[in-house]
Amino acid sequence: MSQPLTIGQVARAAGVNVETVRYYQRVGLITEPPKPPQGFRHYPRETVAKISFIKRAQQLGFNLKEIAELLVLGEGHCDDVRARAEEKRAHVARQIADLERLRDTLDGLIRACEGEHGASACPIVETLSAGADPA
Amino acid sequence: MSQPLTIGQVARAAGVNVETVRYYQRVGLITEPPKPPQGFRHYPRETVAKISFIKRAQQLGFNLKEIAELLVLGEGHCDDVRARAEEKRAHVARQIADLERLRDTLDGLIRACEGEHGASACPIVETLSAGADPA
DNA sequence: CTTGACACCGTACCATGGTACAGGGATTAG
DNA sequence: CTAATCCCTGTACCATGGTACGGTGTCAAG
Repeated sequence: MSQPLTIGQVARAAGVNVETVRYYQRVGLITEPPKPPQGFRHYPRETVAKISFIKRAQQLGFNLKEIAELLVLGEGHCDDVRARAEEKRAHVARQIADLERLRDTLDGLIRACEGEHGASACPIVETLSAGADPA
Repeated sequence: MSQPLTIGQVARAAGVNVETVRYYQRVGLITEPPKPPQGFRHYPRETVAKISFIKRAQQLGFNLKEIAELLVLGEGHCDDVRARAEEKRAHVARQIADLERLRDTLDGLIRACEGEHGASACPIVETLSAGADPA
């Protein structure tokens, strides 16, 4: 039931491109099995799980470098993994705050533009051109 | 009072690198003045304003391609500029919603990890490894 | 008139996360 | 047996927003 897979089967099972699997090998996220003298490389089922892990971690906003660290940490200390998650959470919270400020700034500009400004130049362009940091 | 500037003076005035000014010329965001037979190129003061515009628009989350469009639109129709700003606002709002979901997911994982889970594997690693889309 | 600081020009390189392609070898279905 | 479909390997390329570098020209001050 746990026969090894070819790279193409791994890729299909994980829902990624073969090229992506090779890329992950290149950057050291997954190990490339040795090439047998006969035929194609044999990939263990765990490779599929590992790629799925990578994809899910990407959805959580981790980049590949961070994921590589998670993969190492995950074999050992739960505390370290949690610490990374907390760092990431803080980072995400900062991003949200930044984007909310950005959204509010855009709101202000849009409202100014909708209001009365006669034949004069667009307030958005004015604001961006003139000075006074919009953010 | 409005003598032309050299590229280095433009760069310092706009708070960017000389290389960045050249880069903006390469990608067509600003025009390169003709090279006089004698001496260095003369940059009008407007170039500084344009680079400042670019930098401020970047802070609003526009990329250089979008900024190039804004620069063209800004010379004409206010409605078009406002439409871009509204698109951008919607995009930012989507980003915020995504990040909030991400933050909540991370919260859940961190809390699970802080709770009781004996000597068993880390819930974060488990969740990422096992399946069930965390998001 | 020499020296240091800038300008100019082309090109290459950085990170990020892959994608694409060329030119083979292996395998499997008909 | 042959053809289609994989695999393998290396290399180049994509977007994004610049940065770095080497060699040469120009200018201003001492």
